[in-house]
Amino acid sequence: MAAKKPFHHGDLKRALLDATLKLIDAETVSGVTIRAVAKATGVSHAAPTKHYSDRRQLITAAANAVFGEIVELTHQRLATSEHPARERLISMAHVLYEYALEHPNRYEFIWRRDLVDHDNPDIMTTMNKLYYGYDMPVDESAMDTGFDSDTLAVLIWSLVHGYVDLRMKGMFEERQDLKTGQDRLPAMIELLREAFFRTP
Amino acid sequence: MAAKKPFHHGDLKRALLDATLKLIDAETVSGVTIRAVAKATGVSHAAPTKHYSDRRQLITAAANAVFGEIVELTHQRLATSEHPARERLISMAHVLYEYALEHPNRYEFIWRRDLVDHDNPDIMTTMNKLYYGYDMPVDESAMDTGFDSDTLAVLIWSLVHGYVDLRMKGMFEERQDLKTGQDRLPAMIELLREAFFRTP
DNA sequence: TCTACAAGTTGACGGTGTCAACATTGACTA
DNA sequence: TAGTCAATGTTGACACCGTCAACTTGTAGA
Repeated sequence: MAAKKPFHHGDLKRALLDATLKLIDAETVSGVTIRAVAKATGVSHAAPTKHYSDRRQLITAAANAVFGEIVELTHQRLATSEHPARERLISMAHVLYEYALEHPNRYEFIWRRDLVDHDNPDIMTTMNKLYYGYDMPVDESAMDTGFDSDTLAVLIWSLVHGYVDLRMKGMFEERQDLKTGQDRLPAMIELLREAFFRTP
Repeated sequence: MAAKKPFHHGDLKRALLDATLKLIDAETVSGVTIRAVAKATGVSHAAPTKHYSDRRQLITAAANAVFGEIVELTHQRLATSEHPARERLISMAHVLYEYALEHPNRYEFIWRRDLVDHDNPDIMTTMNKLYYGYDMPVDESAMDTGFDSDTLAVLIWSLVHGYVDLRMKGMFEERQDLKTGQDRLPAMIELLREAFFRTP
């Protein structure tokens, strides 16, 4: 049984998702065509429509998987003792940064509004898990300056995302004077830490 | 002469560019198809290829126009005396932020690596004009903390871009606790100003 | 065992970017 | 002034794409 080519695949939905992520890694999200995914999975060109109504739904599922990975990494990092809970924001910044550098194509496409439905229920629950690590990130007592902690959270999130985004787009490589210190995020985070957090 | 439909358009290249920008404003960059631009300009479906070899080249030209607008606005703002030169970074942050809010579709597509060739010579010279306003932005004497001024420049640029990008993607609207203070950038910039710049 | 439904296949449709072949025009040259 | 030729525009074709309808195959449950 299940010899060579069973008519039914078994777990085609999952296989399509894997093929999608593989395509994204290999040639960015623009390489993700329904027909290419179908061919990579060894299935007819319209088969994916039985599991994902849309190209957008397929890519949204892939984005959900990526966000899930990031949530997982975040929880792992927050569990270690070397990263005190009162500096959760700092920890999350590093996780995001390292993930983006390691999987640039993935980090890029998950923010694409036209390809990813961020209102999708699955996406929203995954995002909530991520936000949950953000929800009590800055213990008020850990702040020197008395600035609004929500503002500080948005600041750090924006900073990390912005730096990663611009860096992946090569915006900092073209300038002579910025060419040297390639990896600027740690310095920036340290700068913020000294400005807004007590030294332990 | 030049009665109704002269065979030659006159300045088709410019007309195509205008139509492209209009389409971007109206329905995001995904609405920019070569054939749609051609139709909007009243010309045959393949005419644009005589002026822009590629869809990418066409959209790159549009991006160059947008960057040019931003450069212009930046120079205007820096020329006014109410924004002291030693706070150039702050001024640029506001320009970028206001432009992004006013023309969200434009701000979004100019960063799309797959659609815009950032290595294009025109783009690079335009970007250099923008960077030039960045080149001596932070007078060392204006800094309190003695942090590396390049790092500070990258920090502010990243912060603004990241905040605008995430905000346009609706990432801050979904959280109950962040819903109130919609316009957070001024507060963040003020926060940085107080942390890193002398009060005048 | 029969039957209904889920899971794949096939073929078709309109829309897309791009190319080659052709038509028109205007500017330069003789 | 006549002639030519490159730039500019048109037409038609091709492969690829997403999507849908109609069909086939397998399977689970009454």
